[in-house]
Amino acid sequence: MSLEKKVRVRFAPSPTGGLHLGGVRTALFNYLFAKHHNGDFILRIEDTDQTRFVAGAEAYINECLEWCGITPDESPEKPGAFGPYRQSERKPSYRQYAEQLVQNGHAYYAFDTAEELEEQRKLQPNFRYSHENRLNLRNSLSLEEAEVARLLSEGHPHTIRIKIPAEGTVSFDDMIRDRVAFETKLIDDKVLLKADGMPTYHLAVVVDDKAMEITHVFRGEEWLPSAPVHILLWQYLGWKEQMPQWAHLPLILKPDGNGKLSKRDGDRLGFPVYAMNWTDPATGNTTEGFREKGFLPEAFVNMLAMLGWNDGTEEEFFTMEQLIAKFSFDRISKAGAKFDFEKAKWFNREWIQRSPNEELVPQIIEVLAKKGIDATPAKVNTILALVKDRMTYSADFWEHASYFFQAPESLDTAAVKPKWTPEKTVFFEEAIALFESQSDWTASNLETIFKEKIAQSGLKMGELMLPLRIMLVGGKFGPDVFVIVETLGKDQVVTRIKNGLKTIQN
RNA sequence: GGCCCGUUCGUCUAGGGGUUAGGACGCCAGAUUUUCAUUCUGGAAACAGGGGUUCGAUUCCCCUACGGGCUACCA
Repeated sequence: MSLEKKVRVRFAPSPTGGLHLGGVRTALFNYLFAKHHNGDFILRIEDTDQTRFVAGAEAYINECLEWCGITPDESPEKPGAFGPYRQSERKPSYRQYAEQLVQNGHAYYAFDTAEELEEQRKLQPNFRYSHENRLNLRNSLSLEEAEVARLLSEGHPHTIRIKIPAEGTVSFDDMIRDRVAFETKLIDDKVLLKADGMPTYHLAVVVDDKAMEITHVFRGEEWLPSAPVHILLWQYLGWKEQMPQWAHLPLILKPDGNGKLSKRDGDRLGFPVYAMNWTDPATGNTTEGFREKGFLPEAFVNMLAMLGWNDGTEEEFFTMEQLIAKFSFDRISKAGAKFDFEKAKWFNREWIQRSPNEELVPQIIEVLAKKGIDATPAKVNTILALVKDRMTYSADFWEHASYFFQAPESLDTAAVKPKWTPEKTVFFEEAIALFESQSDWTASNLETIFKEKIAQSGLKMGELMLPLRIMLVGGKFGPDVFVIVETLGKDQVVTRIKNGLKTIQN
């Protein structure tokens, strides 16, 4: 595809809390599109409303994107020609454009208070601040010119609203859903500038996208109904030629029931919704993130990309580089996707299996450190090779391999105790001596000599292999028992059999 | 309520006027593994409904139903 000008896209999250799946996916699609076209991806912070701004959320967003490998070309930390990237820092310019619209007759001052509008909504079931009502309300269209001037000079609180035409249609070509049309008579006169002087999203996004020379806007489908307002604004401001192309992404839905996926669904269903742990400074509550759950960033990004996009083949595994190379917005599906945590887990499992051990070892060492265990990379590498195929998360390592680092705290004796006999005690006492005498401590030799001993004893193999396993690992699980014997080493094996014998005979 | 968007196995999806409607997750069964997993093989499982158009519709059009979003001085 050829584009006449350089692609420049932005991700504009509002720093009001954790970054959830939908947000990361929007960022990802913006990023993939930009990089596919060798364009710029910028991060614009949507701190419009001071009352909703949450401390630390901006740094959190940056960290999430960094973890995912979605790196902005320019950011608040490295402002370029198009900065600043925080909406709050651009505040002075918004009023000017709003006033300009009033001058041109595309907007007007509105003096109605929130209470008055509330009253109207009670009176009229389908109240809309639009062409059918605006002459009955208190604004610069309905009031005498002198009265408007007085209210303004006396500093009465007022908003600036866009004047949507009573007739006509606004239509545009969405990159994902083709032609979309709206009748202007059904659109509200949206507030552009609030009484506190701050712009609403509608004004801010248009002014900033123009200033930042944004060429393509990828955002969630929830923005589709306000697209006509934005398009009108681009027109009224005289920037029609520079208007970006629009793409409204399908939403990520709750796995059960109905509606958009929300943080509460994660709590309720027991899976993360945020990219990383998010601690709400107001309540102190922490919500677990995909990163802390043990997801690999590659798996997280891969999973997100496949939720609503595919490359047209049956391949499901993609690195970021491959996604960039293959990304195309016309392969984005139109319908919302229910989030399936089982599939997300499977992606992570597969990514763990496909990742070379060296890349996993540092993470595993961290996991062990939290358990107070100091392990060498070489040892972790050896053990990882044994348990890797049963891991879904990097944090799973402890669950599957703790017995390599410390003797099991308890033994599942129920499986062997009922059928225990004095002959078995004798057998294991002799086995201890046998193990102690071995100089060739390899799984294959150990297996040979142990099985020979079983044959000599006249006991059944199945009745001795399971007890050995349980004495070593604590239960009926784990890789090949002789590989465990070899890895554990002679001292540990002898000690554990001795202790096991005691426990079983109690 | 109004407006907008959407609808292929339970879920994510491929496909697209004539196909045994394909794959993946999950589920079930069998094989392998003297443990548990893994792995392998197999299986059940879908075109929302009704009208058109057409020789032929899951595919194109219309209607209905259902789902979702928006309808704030929130984004």
